Amino acid sequence: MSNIKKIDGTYDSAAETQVRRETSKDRRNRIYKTIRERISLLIYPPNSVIGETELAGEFNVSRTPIRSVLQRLHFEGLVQIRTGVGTVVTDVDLKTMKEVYDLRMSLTELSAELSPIEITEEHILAMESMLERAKNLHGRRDSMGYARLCNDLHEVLMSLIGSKPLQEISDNLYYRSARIWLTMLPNLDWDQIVTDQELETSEMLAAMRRNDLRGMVQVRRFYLHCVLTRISDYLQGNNSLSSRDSFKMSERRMQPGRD
Amino acid sequence: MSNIKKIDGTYDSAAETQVRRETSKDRRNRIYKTIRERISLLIYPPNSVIGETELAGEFNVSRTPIRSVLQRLHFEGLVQIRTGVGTVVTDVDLKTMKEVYDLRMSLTELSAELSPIEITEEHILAMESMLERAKNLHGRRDSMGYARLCNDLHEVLMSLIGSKPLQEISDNLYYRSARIWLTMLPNLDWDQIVTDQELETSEMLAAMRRNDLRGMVQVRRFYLHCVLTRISDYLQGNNSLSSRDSFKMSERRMQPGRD
DNA sequence: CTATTTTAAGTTGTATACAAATGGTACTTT
DNA sequence: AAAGTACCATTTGTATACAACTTAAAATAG
Repeated sequence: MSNIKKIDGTYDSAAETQVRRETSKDRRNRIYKTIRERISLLIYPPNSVIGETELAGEFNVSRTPIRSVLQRLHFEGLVQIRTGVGTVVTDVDLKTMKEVYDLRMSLTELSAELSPIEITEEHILAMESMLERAKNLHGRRDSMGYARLCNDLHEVLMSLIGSKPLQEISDNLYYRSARIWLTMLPNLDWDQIVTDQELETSEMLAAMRRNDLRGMVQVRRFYLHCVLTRISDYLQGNNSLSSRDSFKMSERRMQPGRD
Repeated sequence: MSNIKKIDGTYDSAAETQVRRETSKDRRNRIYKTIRERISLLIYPPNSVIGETELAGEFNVSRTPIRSVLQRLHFEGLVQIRTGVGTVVTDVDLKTMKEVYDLRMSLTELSAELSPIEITEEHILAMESMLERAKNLHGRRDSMGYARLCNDLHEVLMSLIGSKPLQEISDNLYYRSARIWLTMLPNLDWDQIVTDQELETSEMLAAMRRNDLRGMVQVRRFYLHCVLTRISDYLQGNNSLSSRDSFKMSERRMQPGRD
């Protein structure tokens, strides 16, 4: 028997938990997060089919654990499993999208009230990294970089939610709706979006530095409102006169200046 | 080929959708609701194991669809699947329970604001039925009857939530937490609980009759608050002096009278 | 040529045999 | 006697063959 990995849970060497063989549960979770990230980054765009056999081949497992993962994604509203057709990534209609964003706005405010978490230096450091990444997004249109930034920002904000049920719900709603925003990105003004993102992050950072959790969620709420407004404006404009320069969102400047 | 059931979806006779053979999806949904109800009624109490093979035998299917259902229940936080042990019904700790109830209280208020639904005569009729059932619960201690009433009341209130995402979340949180309240029932004053239920239903009915959705959710919110208070009081009392008569909740009378 | 039916390929859903893991029990060793 | 160890029954996890379903193309009847 080898001395580096043992089956019964005891370990001889000092490398304890790191060499532990991956559990079935861990493996499924890893596959789940991988596929969910691909959906959120539009690697699997809405209405695309992703097929169990294909995934099983890629992850070197049978269809069984893949099915488990896809069913979870189905319960969370990210895919739709159609018998005889395949597993297609969901495309959210405007009505549902508005409902989700309204809900997210309310839940964001709640997260500052229900068992809040104290802001630590690590949170601030993480947010500073976000701000840096936002600044670097100017110029070349990098949708995936923007998407990754949104995901990571979401993760930081999630870590500030003390209520675990609320945390799960917020996570679910984010992945359910955020990627639809990304699909509209190519039709919008890139530099303006990046500037907004930079401003939001900056204001959020300022709120964090004065330990103002409520201020943080207010910034977030306003940001969600902006996204929702832009989507509505874009869809209306696209249907009637398809003007592209009317999304200036000048109300944006009415935010209280930071620092 | 028979003229009563055809494969391609077209039907010759007048009996159209009723004779359609149960889909795999429908069957799984039926099994899901059955098991979920059993959990909510404490037929499967917390910490009990329910075993895939046993269920497969009962529903005359293989373990595969049963596993699908159990995994859904796992994602919803109702069961915990342990390899080599079995599928055990979750037991919620006090902290999580408080978080869920706080969240439910906030979401209840939200449901009156986010795309509300108009109250119809059917809703009122359903609620009158609830009131009747609540009155009939006096006397003999019928925990399961009470539990069924709670479930049905929840279903009516769910139908008044216009936002579908909010509806799903409310449903999830209800089944996640409500059954824990039932486990504490045997230690509490039965007649008082039934009286409270009757009062709540009655006040809710009054609010419905004056088409006051906000009033409805206020009543519901207060009811959730009462349950939460009782649980806290009971647990504290049980730990310190185990007095059983201090749960009078006289603030209950401070509610605005109906009619 | 058109409309209908048949066929075929590809997909998800199910059943089942086997692998892996857990927990208890009997046994062995110190 | 106590601690450890090997074993075994039971359970969930996986792989795989097959069934059911969907879609579109091809064959066929009009």
